[in-house]
Amino acid sequence: MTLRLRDTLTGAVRPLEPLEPGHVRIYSCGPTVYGPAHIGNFRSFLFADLLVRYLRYRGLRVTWVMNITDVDDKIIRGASEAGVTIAEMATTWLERFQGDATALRMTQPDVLPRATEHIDGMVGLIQTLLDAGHAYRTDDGSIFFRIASWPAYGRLARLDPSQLRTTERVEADEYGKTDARDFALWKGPKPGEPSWDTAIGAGRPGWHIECSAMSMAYLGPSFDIHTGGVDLIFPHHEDEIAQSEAATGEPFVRTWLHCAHLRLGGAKMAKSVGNISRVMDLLEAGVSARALRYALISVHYRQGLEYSEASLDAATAAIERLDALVAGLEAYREEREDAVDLDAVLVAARSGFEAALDDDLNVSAALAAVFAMVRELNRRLADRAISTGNATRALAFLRDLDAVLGILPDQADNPSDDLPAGARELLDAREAARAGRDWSASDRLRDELLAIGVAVEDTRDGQRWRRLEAVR
RNA sequence: GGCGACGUGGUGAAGUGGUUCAACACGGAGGUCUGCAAAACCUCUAUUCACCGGUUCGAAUCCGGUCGUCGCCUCCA
Repeated sequence: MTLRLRDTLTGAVRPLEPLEPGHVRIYSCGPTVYGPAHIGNFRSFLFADLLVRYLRYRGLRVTWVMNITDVDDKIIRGASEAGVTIAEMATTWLERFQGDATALRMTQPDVLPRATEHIDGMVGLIQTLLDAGHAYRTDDGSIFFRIASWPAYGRLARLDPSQLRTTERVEADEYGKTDARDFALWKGPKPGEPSWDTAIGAGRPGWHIECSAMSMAYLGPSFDIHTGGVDLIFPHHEDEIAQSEAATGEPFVRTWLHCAHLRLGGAKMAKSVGNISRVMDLLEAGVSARALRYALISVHYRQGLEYSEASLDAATAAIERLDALVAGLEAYREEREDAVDLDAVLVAARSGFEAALDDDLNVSAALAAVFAMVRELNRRLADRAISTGNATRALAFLRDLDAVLGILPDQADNPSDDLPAGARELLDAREAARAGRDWSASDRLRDELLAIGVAVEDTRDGQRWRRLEAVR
């Protein structure tokens, strides 16, 4: 079985067959660094992360490129208001983005190219389009793509170009075009705006062309997978296809993957709606990063996802269930023969997990396979029906699957490093109190530990602790 | 107005013609274990899949209609 993915362009679910066998090239539309990304943005980044992690888990080589849009209207306006250069503004928010990404355990893309470092590539593409008659200049030095020259325009979004509404904003914004639906490849210079002097004249790049230029620079004229949120289908990705294929004459992307929106209060999470929630704000409010990651990835990527306190609470509880098992497996000691049938449990879990993810990344079904195994392992721990070696292997197996999910607690070399200040002393005191059967002292110390976020549980292997991933 | 997605229990959510088809998680009730807890385990928590009609031996699953929700139609992940 191989991974089958649903391509937005054709609507078909097809097996992934990389252009270069064994090597998958992926481009993801990344953040525009003019402010902090919200968790809706991160849903789409984490969906790409899950894809990349799964492909690597499956033994494929992956080259993952995620662009950084560091020049656009919002950045120019924001930098101007803050009295800094666009490069300074972009760097500030890029660092914030990377901090958020790290907190949410997003895999670091192999390349994070910045638009302003690829002006040459964009100019080259635009020149080619001009030479081929797919693009034209207007009086202000701008260059537009001529949609009428590209009959396939509208296929990705299933839009009929002749039906596109021409809004007032479009007409006002794009004055000078021969057709209101044409889109900007290059914007002529304006006072107060950054401008590059290039072979096609002075000015700055349009938004869409950067993704064509940067994907080609790192992945070639044709590559395997392009991801983004559904809101990028039109016009962004439609425009990318038109300008890329018109310039190279080759098919641009083999498989388009689009992630459905994250909703809050019933509406798409968007800055313009005002219903956004930011990663760092949530983390500072005490939300567990792992629970947030779980909440964002645990629903199929093409399914709309409503974010709420309740969804976060449920995610936190699920995470703690996993944590309790990990703590249980780590602490478990039983000198006995290995249980030979444990392998069957692990094999079943792996095959269920892989079959689910192979089916267009059905993560809900994959998690069901994991939790079925969790219950079985808990049962065997409770019955003391496996050996210490079995427990060690089961834990290693869980961590193997977690290479895809990224939701298990970190593997500390010395678990005590993870304890809050003073907790070690409280744990030692409690152990001593229990040895002396001083239950009131034992209970008091347990409460004190709980208050600093450490849950203590008594087992026949002695007292065992784990950090709580509580909300607030 | 055009195009598209979706509607499954208290909640989130798998399942897209029949062999457990109603997973899994959260929540709730009862029980076991425990010095007490916690965690864990066990039992229960949708004879039913928005509604109506149709196809079929058989439908949550296919077809038609109705209602509802959400998204896209040049800021957008």
